[in-house]
Amino acid sequence: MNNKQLADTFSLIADLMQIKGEVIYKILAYRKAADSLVAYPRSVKDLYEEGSKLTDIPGVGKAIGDKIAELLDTGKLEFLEKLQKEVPTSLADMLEIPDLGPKKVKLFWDELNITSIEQLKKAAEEGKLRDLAGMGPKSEAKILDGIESLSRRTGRTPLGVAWPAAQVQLELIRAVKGVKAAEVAGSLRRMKDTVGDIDILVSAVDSAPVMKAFVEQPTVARVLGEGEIKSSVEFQDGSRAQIWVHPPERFGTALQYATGSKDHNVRIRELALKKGLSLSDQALTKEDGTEILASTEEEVYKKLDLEWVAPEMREDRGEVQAAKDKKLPKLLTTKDIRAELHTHSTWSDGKVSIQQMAEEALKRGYKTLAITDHSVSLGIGNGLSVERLHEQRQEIDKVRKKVGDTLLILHGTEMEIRADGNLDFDNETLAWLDIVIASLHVSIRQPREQVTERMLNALQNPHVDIIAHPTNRLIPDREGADLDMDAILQAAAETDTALEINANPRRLDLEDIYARRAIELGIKLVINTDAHRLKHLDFLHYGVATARRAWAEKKHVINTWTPKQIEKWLKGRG
DNA sequence: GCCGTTTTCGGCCCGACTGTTTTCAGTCG
Repeated sequence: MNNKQLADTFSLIADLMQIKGEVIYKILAYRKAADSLVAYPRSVKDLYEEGSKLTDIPGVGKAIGDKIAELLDTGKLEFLEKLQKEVPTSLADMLEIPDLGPKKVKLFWDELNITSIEQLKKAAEEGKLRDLAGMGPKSEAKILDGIESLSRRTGRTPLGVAWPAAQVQLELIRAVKGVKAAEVAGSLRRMKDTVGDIDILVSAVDSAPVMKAFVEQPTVARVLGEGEIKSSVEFQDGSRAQIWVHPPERFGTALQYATGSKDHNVRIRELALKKGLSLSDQALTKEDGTEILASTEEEVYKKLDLEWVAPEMREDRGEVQAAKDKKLPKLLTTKDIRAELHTHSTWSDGKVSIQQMAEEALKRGYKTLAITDHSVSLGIGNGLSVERLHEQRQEIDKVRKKVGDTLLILHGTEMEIRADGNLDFDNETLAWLDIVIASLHVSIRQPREQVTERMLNALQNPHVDIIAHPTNRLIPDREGADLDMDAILQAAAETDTALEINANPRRLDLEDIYARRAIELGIKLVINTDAHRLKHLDFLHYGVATARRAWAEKKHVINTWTPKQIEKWLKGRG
């Protein structure tokens, strides 16, 4: 069992216990443990087999630790099996329906013996739900609506979809008369790779015109709620957004609150309480009831003697302690990036010429550009043979002459790691190239050991400088390869091979948690857009955000180097 | 069930909104 499967097991336990009506804090503990396992950068199975203490994992104590051990030893969990006998597992699926929680699920189960979404739908259509206690015609209709929206929804929205959509919302809201400020909040502001919905915080004295503009947009399919302070909508594409309006003098506390994460806010509030302050979205309130208002987030953190924490770091991964000690890292910014080391041209599957890419790189202020077209075995990407690589060198030399010394153009490759583990080019060719990126595109569903072995083989080659998008995942449709990340990271550290954070928002691979661990292990990171078109260079900020979520500073990222530094590193590597 | 820079016991966030009510329960974030 991997971390995700363990986490899913504990999520299921939490769901079933909640329907059963267990005390809420037990349920919260299981949910917390599940979240923690997903975010844990090491394989818990390996940890256990090494004999390390499972209770070192945040949110895992004796009881849950024992359950993890049982799952890893036997693949089963007696506790869960007993629970499933009491509460049918299919009830947990019903919790997915919006506006339907454990109490209602239990009610339908107790009163009408409903145990599946299909049965629930049938009962609602037949008007059997409306007469139950606390139910009525509207609630019944809402449930049918919810079941329908479940089929429309595709789960979490990829960052690359949500972020541009949010910019449209911000533009609309900021144009409303009386609006002092509007910002995204929630997981989108924290730049998580997927987001549940778009959260927007607005600073305005009068909320009515804002709410009106928000719910009356032509792209809104349904208004899910509309109030004075908060409204939420579902768009035609099934995605959702919600908006809060607060007076300017309370905007700081409100934005801090709405940005989360939940766990980060819990830590912050604990700290506030120790100082005799209760923190809410409204204010910091003293014990005597007087309010301290904050119009900016910086004031909120300052009042608590904390450094302001960048939203990308607010995941309760040690940032609150660091903010207390005034030891937060000085995070990387897009302005620090001066090199793009992974681009494609018309020589393979790119849409622009080398010349065009070079001109665009210069325009964007880059000092170094690597042209790294696909290699021969990636047929679908029109990969280059050794012969075509040599022809390409001639064109690169021409472009070099045209652009002069202002831009260092590196001739490289994005070389395929073949299904059998071999590399596409011989060492002689690799040594001749300026820069070598190796990546997996094919046969990524191989068993963990096999696919890991292929990657390790690439890492061991002294000519391979960078591993691109290590797992080859695509958000939201494709899971990445089942790599043994502990082994990969260790090999990258030993061979001084850089690991790429691919900035394409469908990739964001290396993931933040592994990037953080890579930094701790002294591995160099490189952030590349993998541009196939000029516009793809705009992806950079997504990659930088992912690096910031990994606490990356300028010094950890190769793209911040001067051409001289980059050349020196490459030359030292064979 | 987990956690601890005052705690190994006693906390663990809480308010907005909806739909049901006749002052509140359920859900959500």
